[in-house]
Amino acid sequence: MHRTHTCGELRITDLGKTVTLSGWVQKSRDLGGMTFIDVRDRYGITQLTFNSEDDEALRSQARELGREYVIKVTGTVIERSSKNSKIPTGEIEIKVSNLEILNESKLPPFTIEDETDGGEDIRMKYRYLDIRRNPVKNSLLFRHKVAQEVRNYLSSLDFCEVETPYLIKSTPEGARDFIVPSRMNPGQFYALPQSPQTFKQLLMVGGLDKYFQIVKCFRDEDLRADRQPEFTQIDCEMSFVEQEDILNVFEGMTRHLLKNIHGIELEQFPRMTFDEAMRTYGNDKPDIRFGMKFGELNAVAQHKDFAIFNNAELVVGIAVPEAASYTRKQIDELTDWVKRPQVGASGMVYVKCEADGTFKSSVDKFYDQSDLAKWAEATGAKAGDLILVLSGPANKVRAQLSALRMELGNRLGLRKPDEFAPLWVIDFPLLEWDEDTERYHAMHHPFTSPKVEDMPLLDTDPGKVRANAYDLVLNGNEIGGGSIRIHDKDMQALMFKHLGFTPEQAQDQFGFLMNAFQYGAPPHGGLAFGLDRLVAILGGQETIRDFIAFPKNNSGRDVMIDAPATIAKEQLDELGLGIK
RNA sequence: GGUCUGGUAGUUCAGCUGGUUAGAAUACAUGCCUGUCACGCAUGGGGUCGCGGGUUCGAGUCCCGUCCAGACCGCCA
Repeated sequence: MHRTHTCGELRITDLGKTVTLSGWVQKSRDLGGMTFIDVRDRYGITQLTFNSEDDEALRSQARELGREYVIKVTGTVIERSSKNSKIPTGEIEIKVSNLEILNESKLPPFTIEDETDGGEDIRMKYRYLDIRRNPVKNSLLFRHKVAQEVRNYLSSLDFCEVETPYLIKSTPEGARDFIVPSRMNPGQFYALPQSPQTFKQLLMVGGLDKYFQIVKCFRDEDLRADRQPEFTQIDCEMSFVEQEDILNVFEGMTRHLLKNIHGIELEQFPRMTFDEAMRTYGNDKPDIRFGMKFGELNAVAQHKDFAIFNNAELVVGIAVPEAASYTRKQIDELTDWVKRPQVGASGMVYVKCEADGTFKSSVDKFYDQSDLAKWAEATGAKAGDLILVLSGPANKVRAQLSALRMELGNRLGLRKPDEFAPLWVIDFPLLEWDEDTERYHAMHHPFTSPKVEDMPLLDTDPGKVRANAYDLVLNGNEIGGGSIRIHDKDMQALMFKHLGFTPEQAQDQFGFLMNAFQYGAPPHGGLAFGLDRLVAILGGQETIRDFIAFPKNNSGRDVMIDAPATIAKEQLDELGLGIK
């Protein structure tokens, strides 16, 4: 038997017991006459003692142990003469009578401690050692708990988890596909799913009524701190539902998670239309943990002598709380920040709202005190605040000011990781104009239903058509999104036509779906959560990598197994492939 | 595809306007130490300064190229 107990469970109530523990050597403290060894497993750390007065041979054996050796010890649980209140097992220790080395270990390339000395790169290369550290181990346990609570909640509502295929067909819509060559069908390729979208719709046609799946999805696009080429979705679909039903079920799920994981009872989630989100936050996933709402200033700032504003499509500002005392240097730094190519503003106007009610601005030459008072009113600025104003083409300015708002939110500590502010963003546009291809493409996906009342606009002003589509936003992150789908064959054909598909292309790529719709497809809709991101946010972290056991790096590489890699010529030949 | 930042001991980093033998912390090894738990003290080993080229009497330091890593923009239905 390798162990009678784990390294985390023995307490003062276990005194006198003879126990066997197995685990890794965390640290050894050699005091001359006696040696302490901390032995660690997933569950905790227990201190072992070896005393030269009791057994010199055993104690010398203990002195030989190196970090991360795997050992098995048998001994008696005794009370410590000096206790350690920092760990749960701190009142006891094991007086060892037998020590066995189960496996030696090379010296690890970084320290296996909560505050490791290792950087990101080396930890990823030796991820199996990194996982021994509490922060990573606990993140994986936390992820399991979230996934388990998701399954509990959805199962209790009669959702059925169904696995859908990973080897499917490539489609040109959306992200780039990962491609898998078929040996048995030379010259033909599978694609890995970007999402199980069409399959879950076919499950609805199949009458399954309520489906979910915690499932890997694949997108061959560039990475970010919160984006991996393979990622996990909580994918859900329901039949005979309207948008309201879906919002309720998944608001319930999010509330269930917050309650069972953090003990937080959330209020009913606020809702905001896409248009309102763009106008007041410049962003379709606003972080509403803090204010600094946009104040549009066209009416009060134009038609004066300031040509830059007069010529701008949009003049818009935010009030930075208690920032009127910023020095010229600090404001210049912010100006430089928004002028960086990544943000792209051409300049920034500021107004200091002084404590005495007067205003001091960078455009005093063009605007008097009563003008600036109107700006303060529009941005909600109070005495002591600093108004920052950008101008230019509406879409660009909103994105720029949104970036500035988020940056200031971070700098001012307004984005508290233990505070959770969910928000439904609804009424997304159905279509989005794509400059490159010079056609409309689906903002969500081509199976999203338009709002009935907007249908007449499809021919006259397609960009104005709203969809039955919604996102769930948490703390400025899109954690879920979905829609009521099209379930009518003719409507689906019409949608493909508007997206620039010929009937033949539509039939070739999505014929299976439209065929299915001919056999009594129920009205249906659903949504998908990004599990990695959801877990990271619930865990109060920015990066999703610590919540993924074996993540890829910035360039899509797994540095541990060194993938991707070249393959043998024989493999290429067998697949009928050549490398250019 | 682009912008920015970085690459120096096992690891994390410092190294100024170019100038003696490239440092610190930590880890590791050895010795001492009987109540430590970030143990302590002493001693010691450890470097292709990412790689290639250039400027220079002289390059970790400056220039060019390249590779790698990270953040971001584009992209991500």
